[in-house]
Amino acid sequence: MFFPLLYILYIPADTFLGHCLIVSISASLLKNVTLFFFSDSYKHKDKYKEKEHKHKDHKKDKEREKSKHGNSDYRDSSDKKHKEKEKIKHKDGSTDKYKDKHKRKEEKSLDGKIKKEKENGFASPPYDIKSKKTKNKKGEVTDGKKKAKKEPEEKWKWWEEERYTDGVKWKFLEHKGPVFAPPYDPLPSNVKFYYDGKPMKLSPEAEEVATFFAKMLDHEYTTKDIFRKNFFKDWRKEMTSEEKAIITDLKKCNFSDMSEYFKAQSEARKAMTKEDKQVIKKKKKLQWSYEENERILQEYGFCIMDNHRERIANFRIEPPGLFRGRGDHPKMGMLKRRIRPQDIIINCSKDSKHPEPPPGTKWKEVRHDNKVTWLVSWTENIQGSIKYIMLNPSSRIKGEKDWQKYETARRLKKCVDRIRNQYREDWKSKEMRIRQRAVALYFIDKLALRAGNEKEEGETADTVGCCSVRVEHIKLYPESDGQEYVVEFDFLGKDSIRYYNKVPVEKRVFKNLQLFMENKEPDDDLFDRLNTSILNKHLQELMDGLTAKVFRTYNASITLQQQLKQLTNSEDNVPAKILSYNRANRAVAILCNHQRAPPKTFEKSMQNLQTKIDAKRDQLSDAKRELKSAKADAKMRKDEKSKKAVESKKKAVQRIEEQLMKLEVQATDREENKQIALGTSKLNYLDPRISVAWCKKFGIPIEKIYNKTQREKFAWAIDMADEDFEF
DNA sequence: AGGCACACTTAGTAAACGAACC
DNA sequence: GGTTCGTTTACTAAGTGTGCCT
Repeated sequence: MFFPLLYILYIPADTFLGHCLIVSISASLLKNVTLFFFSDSYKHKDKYKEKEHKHKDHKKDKEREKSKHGNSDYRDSSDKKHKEKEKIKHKDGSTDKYKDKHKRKEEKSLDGKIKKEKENGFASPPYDIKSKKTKNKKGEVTDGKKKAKKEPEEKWKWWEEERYTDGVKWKFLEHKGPVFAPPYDPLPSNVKFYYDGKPMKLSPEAEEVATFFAKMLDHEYTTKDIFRKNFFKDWRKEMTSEEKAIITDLKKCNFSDMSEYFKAQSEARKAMTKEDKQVIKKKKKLQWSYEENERILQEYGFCIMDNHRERIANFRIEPPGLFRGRGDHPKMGMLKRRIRPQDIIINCSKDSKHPEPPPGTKWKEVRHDNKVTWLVSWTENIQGSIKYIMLNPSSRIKGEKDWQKYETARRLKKCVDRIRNQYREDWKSKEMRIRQRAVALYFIDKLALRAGNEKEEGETADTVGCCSVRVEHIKLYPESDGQEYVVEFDFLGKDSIRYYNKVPVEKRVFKNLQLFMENKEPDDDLFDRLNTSILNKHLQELMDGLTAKVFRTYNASITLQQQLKQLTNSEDNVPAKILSYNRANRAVAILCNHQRAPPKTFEKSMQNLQTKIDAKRDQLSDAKRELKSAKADAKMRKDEKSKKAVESKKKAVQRIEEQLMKLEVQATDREENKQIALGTSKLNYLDPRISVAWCKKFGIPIEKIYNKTQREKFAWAIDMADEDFEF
């Protein structure tokens, strides 16, 4: 019911994930066999074969069991690689020899124990401060396409260098500060606001806030009571006393004139950019918005961190507007105020050129804290939380952390059996708190639930995770659909995405749950003796660096690896293999409950595709007929020419068959993906080295799996993983 | 233990882009 | 050349988890 689906099925990821995920791939991948997702009740009885995954200890892994960073995996090979390169070219004048020596040392070192002296600044390819250019500036940023070939050799391989320890994140940091939202541009006088049917000129402050509402008029947000109430309250704060006296009822406000104006404006802008594009093509001269945008990007979109020019993720300050919370958010509609220079804290190194605040203004503070990664921060007024400007995922600082995350998950792989045995023992504990902890951990492991921190009531939407699940969120069925001990989950998780699952559990778990629910009200916590901090403290004792979220990473990645192993058929052609990949990815997305709203044009686009398929079918039968007659013809005439004709017709048939299959695969893939989002798991949960290894093993170009941005983010993995990589 | 501040990762959606198509 | 449609990128909300203080 959650996912109406086609095809596919499910296999056990492992004994634990078994019920959740399973794909049984029919050999007849393309035969329109319709299978189903039972996402709401992963109930295909355990008809899957119990496959346990072998935890073969990899030689490679062994060595670093202890290393917290554990990132020396590929150290050997990359070292070798690196050395070779050194011989060939050493254009960047970096401290490679130095590096190599130290690297070896690091291999044995425990993270954080040995202070390494990375002389930042000597890494390859360094940023030339004087000329303000990086070698690859153009290639990276402006027109990547044409110079794509040049790029690779220019890219900085931070993963071949030392890491900082002791919490130091950088030694040198210089940037230009944030880009502020453009100032409010008042409406032309012909665009009117009406109150109670009468035109009314608003003060600029009140008018600006009114435009925020007008711009959202088409959105259903503006029909919601809470949204309207919050908006109106905050709007009135911006009004002059005269305005306040007049405007007392939101219902009497008419924003439609304003709304129309903005619609027209955005239309005009669209048309405009198109024209611009043409102009650009013709004159080879960039214009206005493009050029301006590019200029701002070049100036503000990068920083220099330790002698490398790195891309910033979000260098524009969030513009003012109305807060759009997700789900049933008590604060939706509140005014998100404009951020000014005096709200901004700048973080950079002492010896850098500090960013200048706009003329006539001052920063709130300039600090030099190299134990954090952010460049700019401010406090937002809705929740009072801090917002940051940080680096792009392709940056060294983000990449290292990402890599480290997967290494932690791989360490969990080595001790997950022990931990599972442990929590199963704990189900029997005399102590309630321990049993609760053990059951919660079981859910986190088996169902990939999030930890579930407590939230302040009334401040945010009512959503829960594992530790904060309430009695009302689960139902117990001693028997259901022929299975014993079934638990039904139904709650709103992160982003108010519904989690619905009906799953059989072990008897002990079931009995414990019954006990936990005894004498409780629906809105009581299921695990009243547990919270995330207790749980994480316990996990920390089980394994260094272990927290609840590591289980999600681990289970996601191990599932991908297993699914790929099972689904990939080396005989398949490239599109079919990619379908297999997407299915493996999909299994993970379902496990992690990554959903999306079905695209608005979904039905139509499916239809279009079907039309194409039909057309292709017709084309195929035509081609076959032609082939037949050509054959007959050749049989009669027996001359060279007619033989050739047969050959070419044969080829045509083949080609069309291939095209048809490709289309069918596409259709299947799309249908299965209707409301499942693959991106989140791909970007955040799946060790990219698994995908890279798979691509290498089956000769799939990496571009088919990762787009440009993703390749940038995962450059480290693409560079270091070979086809034998094992998670 | 509990509360809070802070830093950083993970998340879905909307806007922008660009390739395929007419 | 203009339009359509799928993909990519931008945006920013909503989580997790740590460390400090009481």
